[in-house]
Amino acid sequence: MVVNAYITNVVRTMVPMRMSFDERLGSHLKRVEQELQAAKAAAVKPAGLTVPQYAALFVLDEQPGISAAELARRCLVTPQTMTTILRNLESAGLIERTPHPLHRHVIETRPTAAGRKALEQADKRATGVERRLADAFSEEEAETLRTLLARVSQALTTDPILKT
Amino acid sequence: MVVNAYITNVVRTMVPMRMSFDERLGSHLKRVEQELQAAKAAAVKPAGLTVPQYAALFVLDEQPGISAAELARRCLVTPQTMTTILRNLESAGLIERTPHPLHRHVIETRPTAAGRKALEQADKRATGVERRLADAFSEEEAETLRTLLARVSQALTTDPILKT
DNA sequence: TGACGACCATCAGAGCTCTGATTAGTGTCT
DNA sequence: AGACACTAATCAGAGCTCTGATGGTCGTCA
Repeated sequence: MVVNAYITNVVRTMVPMRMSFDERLGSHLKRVEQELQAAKAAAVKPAGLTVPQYAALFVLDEQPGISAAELARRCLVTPQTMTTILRNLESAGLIERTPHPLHRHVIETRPTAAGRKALEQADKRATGVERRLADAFSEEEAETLRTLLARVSQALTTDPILKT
Repeated sequence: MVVNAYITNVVRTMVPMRMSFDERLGSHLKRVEQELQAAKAAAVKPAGLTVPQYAALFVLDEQPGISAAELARRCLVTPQTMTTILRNLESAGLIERTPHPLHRHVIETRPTAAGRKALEQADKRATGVERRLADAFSEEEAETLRTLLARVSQALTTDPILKT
């Protein structure tokens, strides 16, 4: 498939040359992230959780009573998205939400017993995925990968196109 | 925040130790992919496209008349997802779909003139993002990154947890 | 005290993504 | 011809994600 795209590009000399999928670092990143997402989803599913729900519960378990806005920041999603995730967690009885005693516009969220149980169950398998990932690399390789990913991040976030 | 998570884990000796976010290669991968996604979305937005729409148009422009199922495979999404994407592209007048002359159950999809124009406009800026990414790395570094990503992929797809 | 800015929560709407199920055409093998 | 397997397309339903908009609360500062 990659070869086909390449040939197609070379043959069609009348249109401007495009980058092939394989040339694009982004394609590789996307595919791998997609596979990771799928693996994690399969890992946490038996606990009745989705990956975002697992992430939220994970943070909530370490910082119970945190606000939804703060939780959203930690999970790298928007507050609106977190509202959606929390709604589903609450209707599943995995978290409970109560108004903050002092700041009435803040709602404290904490895992229920059922929530902690689901988290524990999911975490065992999710950690398994990460462990397996870590085991596939030497510490040096893992560090290289982290460094290169950080470079990608830096190249992206300093990209002036975002301000265009 | 990472430090806090670490301390929290160490202090709570009564519960099993969890992997911190920073230990998890998956977290780094996810964050970077998210940034990439955001950058690309910003790049193609002026053309009135979303990233999945851009990807679909990109493939369609090189292989006009392709089936939706084939298109889905190339774009790494399910056929159902591609149906959604195509519905939006069609109602925006960027593609047209006609029954295959021989195989009646297959529908041929091709970009319209407006679709090609949008693609061209989006591609210019999307390629800019990729180019900028590529420029941030030497060819050797890029190759290292690609290799390490492939290793991640391999570690994931051979993971027996997916069959558990 | 009152205005303003910062922040929290959430609704509305659009789009992507998945799993699961249905309908239908094609090709093969008995 | 009939049964079976494969593939294409698509509906249904659930969930995540974003942008944009609204309304409420808090703190600060004139």
